Amino acid sequence: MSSEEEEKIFDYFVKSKGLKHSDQRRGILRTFLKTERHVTADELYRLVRKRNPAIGFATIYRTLKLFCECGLSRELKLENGSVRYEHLYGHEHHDHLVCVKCGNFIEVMNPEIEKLQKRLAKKEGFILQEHKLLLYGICRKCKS
Amino acid sequence: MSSEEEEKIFDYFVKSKGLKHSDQRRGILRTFLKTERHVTADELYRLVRKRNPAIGFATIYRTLKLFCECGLSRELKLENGSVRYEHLYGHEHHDHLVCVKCGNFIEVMNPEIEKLQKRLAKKEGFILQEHKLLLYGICRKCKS
DNA sequence: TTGATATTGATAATCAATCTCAGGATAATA
DNA sequence: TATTATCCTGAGATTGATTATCAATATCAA
Repeated sequence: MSSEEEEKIFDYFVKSKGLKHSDQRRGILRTFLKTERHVTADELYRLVRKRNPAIGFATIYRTLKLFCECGLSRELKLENGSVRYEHLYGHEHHDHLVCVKCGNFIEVMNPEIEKLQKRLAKKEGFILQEHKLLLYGICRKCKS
Repeated sequence: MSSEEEEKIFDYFVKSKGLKHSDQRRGILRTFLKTERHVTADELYRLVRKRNPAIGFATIYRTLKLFCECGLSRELKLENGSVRYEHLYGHEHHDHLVCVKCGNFIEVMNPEIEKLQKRLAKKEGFILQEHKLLLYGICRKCKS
């Protein structure tokens, strides 16, 4: 349950960019780190508001953007249009299995697929920068 | 250059759903079929307007949705937030290589990757319904 | 403590996409 | 062909998520 590492990363990022700390940012970071789920901006907003009812919506967005910039988080854009923020630190690269019924995620990883993707890109003369693989289906729980 | 097949599909779909034909729908379909590119709703709107300046924006959206419902087209949501419509009829399943510089697409397909995806989903107890793979990079032209 | 600068919350603005609605078009039927 | 129930249309309003703006406030190095 140590989020020290992440806080250090954010700390360093803020300083190196000439930004400043604030209670709001600390609060948002803490709440974000405590939540293991992939949250939407709105969900995080509601969570943070429990502790700090004065928080503004824009601040959530601004701060989430900072998290993405410093590598603590990443936007996950889903087919239904919603955007969720996932934790990146301490999580190796992975893809996602998304249940179309309950909306839950499973993080998956297959080096073989990664390798084939690189080969595919190379064959077409592309310099591959990143990729996005989403597998949609019905999860174990929902199918029973 | 025969789009008869597609027009028949749309015809059948319209009838089976108890919908009606209209000049607007015919015009939009023809323009859509003529364009081999992956268009945005806005691009299609401008194209259709050349022939029918009275066309409304909502009609484009409504009709594109119909194309998707009847299997003639599919929405492609990109990382930058834009949505493009690609042709489906006569195109087998494929994934996309997207150039981050010029925005061009290449359609790619690798049965091996597909197989591994299915295996991956199965291992997690998922019934795989569909997937989405986007490979972002710099294309041959743009890197030189 | 100061002062330059970043941050904040409230609100307005933006943007693509969708909804509404009154008038027009379509097509099955008589 | 006329009738008529229903669908379709364009214009403009609306939505919902995200950003931009701005005056007041907080931060922090000196």
